[in-house]
Amino acid sequence: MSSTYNHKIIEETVQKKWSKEERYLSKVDDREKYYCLSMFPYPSGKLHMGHVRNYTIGDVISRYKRMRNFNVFQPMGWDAFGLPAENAAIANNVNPSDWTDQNIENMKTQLQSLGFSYDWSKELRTCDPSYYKWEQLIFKKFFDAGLVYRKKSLVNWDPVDETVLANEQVIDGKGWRSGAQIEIKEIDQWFIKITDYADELLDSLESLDWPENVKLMQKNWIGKSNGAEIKYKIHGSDEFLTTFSTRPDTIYGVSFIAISPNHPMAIKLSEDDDSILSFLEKCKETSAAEADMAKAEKLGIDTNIKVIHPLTGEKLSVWIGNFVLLDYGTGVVMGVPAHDSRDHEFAKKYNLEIKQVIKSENDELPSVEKGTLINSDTFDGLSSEEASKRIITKLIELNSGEELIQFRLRDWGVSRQRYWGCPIPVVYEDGSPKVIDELEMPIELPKLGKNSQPIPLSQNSDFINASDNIMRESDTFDTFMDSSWYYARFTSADNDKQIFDENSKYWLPVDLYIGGIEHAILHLLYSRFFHKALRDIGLVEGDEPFKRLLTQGMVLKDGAKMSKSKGNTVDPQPYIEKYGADTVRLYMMFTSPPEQSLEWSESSVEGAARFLKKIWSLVEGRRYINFECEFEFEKDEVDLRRKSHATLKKVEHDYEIRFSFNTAIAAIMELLNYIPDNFKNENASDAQKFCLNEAIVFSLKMLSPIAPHICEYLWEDFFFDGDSIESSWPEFDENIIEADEFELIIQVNGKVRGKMVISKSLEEDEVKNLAMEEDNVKNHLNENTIKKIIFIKDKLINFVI
RNA sequence: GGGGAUGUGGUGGAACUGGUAGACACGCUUGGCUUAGAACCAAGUGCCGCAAGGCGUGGGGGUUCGACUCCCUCCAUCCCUACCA
Repeated sequence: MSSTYNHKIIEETVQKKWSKEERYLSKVDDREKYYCLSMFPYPSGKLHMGHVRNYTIGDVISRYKRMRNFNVFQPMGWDAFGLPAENAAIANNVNPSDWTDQNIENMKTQLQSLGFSYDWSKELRTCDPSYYKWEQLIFKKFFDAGLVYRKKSLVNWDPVDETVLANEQVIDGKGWRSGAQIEIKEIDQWFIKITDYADELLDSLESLDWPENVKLMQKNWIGKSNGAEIKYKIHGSDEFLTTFSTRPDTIYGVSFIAISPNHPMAIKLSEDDDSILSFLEKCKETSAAEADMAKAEKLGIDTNIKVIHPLTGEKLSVWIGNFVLLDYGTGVVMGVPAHDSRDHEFAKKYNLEIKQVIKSENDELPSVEKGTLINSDTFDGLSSEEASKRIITKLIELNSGEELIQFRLRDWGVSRQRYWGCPIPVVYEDGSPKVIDELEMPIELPKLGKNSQPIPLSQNSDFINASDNIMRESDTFDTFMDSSWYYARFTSADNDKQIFDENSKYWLPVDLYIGGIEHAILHLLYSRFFHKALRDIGLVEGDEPFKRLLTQGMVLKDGAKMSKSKGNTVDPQPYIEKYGADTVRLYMMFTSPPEQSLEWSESSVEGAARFLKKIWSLVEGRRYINFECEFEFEKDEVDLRRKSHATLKKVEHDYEIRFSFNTAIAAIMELLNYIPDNFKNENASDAQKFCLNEAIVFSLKMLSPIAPHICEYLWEDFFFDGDSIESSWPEFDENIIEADEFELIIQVNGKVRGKMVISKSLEEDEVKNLAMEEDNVKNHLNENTIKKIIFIKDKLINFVI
């Protein structure tokens, strides 16, 4: 009598076996390697369904690759520094370090219960000094390579809490805790010259096997544009205001010049002018986030300064505009209201001239399209492209400008004024900064007492006062620094002598990187930059860290990204307990393709559980029979074999090429539904049993990357003294898949009017005659003249009447 | 504001290269089993219509013998926007 499917016993048994065998520890050997990495989590407390989805995808591919005889490396670790630990510490009176440790422990238990085949011997956490000492060393090497500098830059300042706020902590211009109106403040910070690599970051995108949309986002983010620097002489002075524009062809449409509120000239003017001063104060009230600035109403103030247009000699007013960014271009823009929508909005508001100088198909202003020049003196009639070239030439002659390539990408500000982060390894000796020696690393984060709240390092006098005239840097690193090189450290995580040892040469680069689409730009761009910079200082090989990328869509709840900070997470634990890890994994993979975003719903978890029960009751108690003889197969046997082999081919393609696990599962379900009931009987013929054997072997193997516990458990019993289920992937036979008949679709005027199963060997004429005789088709043809026949071999015939 | 995506039955989704729209599931309906329920099994299930047939992939337009798929346009939703990770 067969037993019922008990996920608890099965999963426990199988997981114990894995850990006893140390099955997923990876060692360098002579097989082809496959480094499969899923983005490590921030230890926020518990896993949520977004994590389950991400890590199941990674595990399915790892297990599949292992069956294809790849040497697979799949590590896991913790992105453990960050703001939420500080917030939790303040809210619950716990130490950020204890809170983080506790969360890691919980989440690790959850990951293990899901049966992910990680090599835990390489586990790392970014908050360990043993990890971040190497990060401090990298910073030093970057500094020595000239990639690090200090610069003033803007932060959100909460005047009540007297802290710097993250953009996320500013809600409608107010501090989230204090509710105070935030202000933009300028402070000294550390920067890394990612812009030195702008061209390479752009060019080598081409070599990557990444989704096109991600490459496009990175390309647009880097934003290389050809344009011109144009100098406007200040009236009554020998000085110039230099603007950057990508559209020099619109220069005759300039009706004003606008400078950023943070431009030195604006700040200087505010010293003697109260109305300008109060305008600048007002500009400080919008948060530093780009989205907030762009959405804010365009505001400006006339400085009463005039500049001279280099080509027309016209006097133009200089305004201060809140929409001008100091960090992009020169912090000064030429206002062309007819051909730029921001300039247009601004000009409308302040009644500035709107002069059309480009004629394009769409004449409605503002029109940002390129076209033909009008109202542009001798340049009239030229195309935008040609005019841009000639105008630049003219400006060069007049010594009023030059051609310039500009990037949107800005240097990376890595300073954070917080506690729970990696200390920046710098000391100030009599005020001047110096990166500390490697031998003194790591500079450890000072420990806090048991329930004590985090205080920014700047307020920790024991920490900052290193000695009489030596002060420590109080900023910590942006946590993106921590996550920019962990993929490489994993390969050597158990080596405390070397940052990257011999193993790193074998395992790198990452063959497949899997993570949320929300990381498409920042994290992935910073990591790519790190890899190139590490290459140039001789620490890694190759140009790119991640060969292939799979970006999974967001798991949404109530229409928003599932995350701890939004408080809309769904904990997988109750589902794991009730249905088991295999069901949860199967459900997550079945419910939608990985790249698509997914609104959480538990509506068909039951269906996944039911399917596992079904395969259990088919296989449990049955034994593989090794037939020696050859068979003459009957039709239904041939059909089942064709289905088995065709399914295997499809699933292979779905795992390997498409990453389309939902369709792979559907195909396996179809195969099981396809098995005729009489094949499962005791008194089935040997040939039938042979075909059933094949279907079962294929199904268990195909399903095992997704539901590894039940498949391995069933396999051990079914195949008793044979190989492990992981030892191989079966092979399909194209000859068995090939059929000699197909279903012909018969259309009249593009509408399906009939179907018939016919032999593939028929000629077009024979097919046509057969098709025309089909009853319903005959009706629709109804003695009309056939004007045209479209014939697609082995598929369709369409009569046009 | 800018950049990137998505939109198909009551629900999740399938249709891979312009060629059968709705595979596979969930749910629901009916029947079987059962004292009853759960579980399980069988049949049905896009919409309108008694039927013949017609309509149907966010809305509108176009290309084509043929459009979920290509083009134009509009709408809605989600992600990123440099200090959430």
